[in-house]
Amino acid sequence: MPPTQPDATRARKAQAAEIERPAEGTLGQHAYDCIRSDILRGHFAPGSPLRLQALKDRYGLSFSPLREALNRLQSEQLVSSVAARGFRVTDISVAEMWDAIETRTLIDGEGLRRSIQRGDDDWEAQVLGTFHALSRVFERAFGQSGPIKDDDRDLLETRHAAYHRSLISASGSDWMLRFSTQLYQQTQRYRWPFFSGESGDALLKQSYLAEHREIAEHAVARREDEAVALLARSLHRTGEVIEELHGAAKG
Amino acid sequence: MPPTQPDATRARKAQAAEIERPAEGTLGQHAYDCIRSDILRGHFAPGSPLRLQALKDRYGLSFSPLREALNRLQSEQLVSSVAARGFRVTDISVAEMWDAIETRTLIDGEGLRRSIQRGDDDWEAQVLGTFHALSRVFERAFGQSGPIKDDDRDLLETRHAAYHRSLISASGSDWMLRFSTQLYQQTQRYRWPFFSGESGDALLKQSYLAEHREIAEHAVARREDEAVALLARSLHRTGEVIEELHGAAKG
DNA sequence: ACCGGATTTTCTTTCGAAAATCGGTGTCTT
DNA sequence: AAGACACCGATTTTCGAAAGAAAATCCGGT
Repeated sequence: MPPTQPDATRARKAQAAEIERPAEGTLGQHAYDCIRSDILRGHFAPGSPLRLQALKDRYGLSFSPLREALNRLQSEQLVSSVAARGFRVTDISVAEMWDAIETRTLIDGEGLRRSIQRGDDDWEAQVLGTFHALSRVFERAFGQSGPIKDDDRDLLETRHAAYHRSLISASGSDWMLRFSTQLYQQTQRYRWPFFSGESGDALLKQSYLAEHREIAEHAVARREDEAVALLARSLHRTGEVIEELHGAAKG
Repeated sequence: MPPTQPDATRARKAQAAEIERPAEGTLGQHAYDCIRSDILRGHFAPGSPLRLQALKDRYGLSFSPLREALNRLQSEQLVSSVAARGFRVTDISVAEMWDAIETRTLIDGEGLRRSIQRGDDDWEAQVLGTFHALSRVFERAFGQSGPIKDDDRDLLETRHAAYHRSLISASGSDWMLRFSTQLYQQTQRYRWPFFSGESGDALLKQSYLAEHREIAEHAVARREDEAVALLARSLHRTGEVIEELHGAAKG
């Protein structure tokens, strides 16, 4: 995509005032990206209120673009709002997680099936390519001991998302892609502590990567049922791991 | 739900100024409801731009609540926006319609399956009840000759939505319900001219009602496969009718 | 001490106007 | 005459402050 070479004014302002990077089209879009990212990576905890003043201070924006962003996020179930009491980060719960995971199993399963039926060379290349990229950052992130680095974690999440998207990218259905993305986003909130774990259970992480490889290989080999079944199992296992972690953290 | 006995101020204002009915929580919510309704029933044609000034005049609101509503509707794919050129009603196309219908077939199919497995007496009662209500207004609306009355059309649409929602209401999945609603909304935009037709093809409409009855009966009798297959066929047939009408209207 | 009810405080929500942007139009240069 | 550039009008986008609610606090009466 073109760089969208936007506005000289904002560039000037950024130089003059702060070195933030409002490289998007509108401030509203910028606010949307920032808040969304901060929610997904847990900077704003689930259930915590999103005070306008606090957001204004944090991002250096005015009410209007913030409100704009919050309303869009509300329709995506990342924030919820009550009458005249403002916005808060949508809560999470084990039941909600399972709902999201099972629904995603349905959508991604069908999406993968269709991709396998309709995907061309480019699709195969994309699946294998995104898996390769994922595995590389996976090794780098968990290969070394100690806590995972923030940059690695971001990249890991980005490539994990890209991989899963590629699996269903040839399905031909925009709605499925959209829903899948939304559900992925939702489960990402639960998965985050998993990725940030102390790499204690590297074994499990290893099998996680192996699963992803198998899915990719079945997919490009057009083994529909195997790929779909394996994807479903993988998603389900993720749910179980999360449930365990949550139980350990809260119980 | 409680009446949400809101604000004396707005009531005062309504008395003093105009007899509009802002009976919702916030003006933003009111704007959302109004615009959404106007889009769904075709007052704003697909693809047409939504100028803020025009909306302001039409609803007597200020920019902020309108913008709020438009942003939410954007996340629901009812309106789309370009950089700094404002909002417009999301376009429709035959391909998009089929995508929406097929995706809904997937979601509603699984939702119905689960409802049949898990639904209790209340669910059965709801399915039969909403169908009965639908059939009544159906007869009233199409029984008489001439064009359908606006009130009847609204009620028909409301009850049709309630019927379809009841089918999957016992699925236990909020995400499926949410997605189904969103897709239903989408297809409603295509279906509208169908319902407003001159009742020329009453025969087809009759079979449409019969299909719905059969689905309800199979559902409460817990005949899973039959109910799901029939629902899928019904959705598909709707698509074909719409495609035909669109071809006739535009081709 | 303790419970209603008014008041202050802290938010959100809404407004109206200012700032910025886009598309088009006319003019000037090559 | 063709292309580029700068202005103009119409719209969107953003701002800061006023207006409106909910929560918190404070006060007199029992």
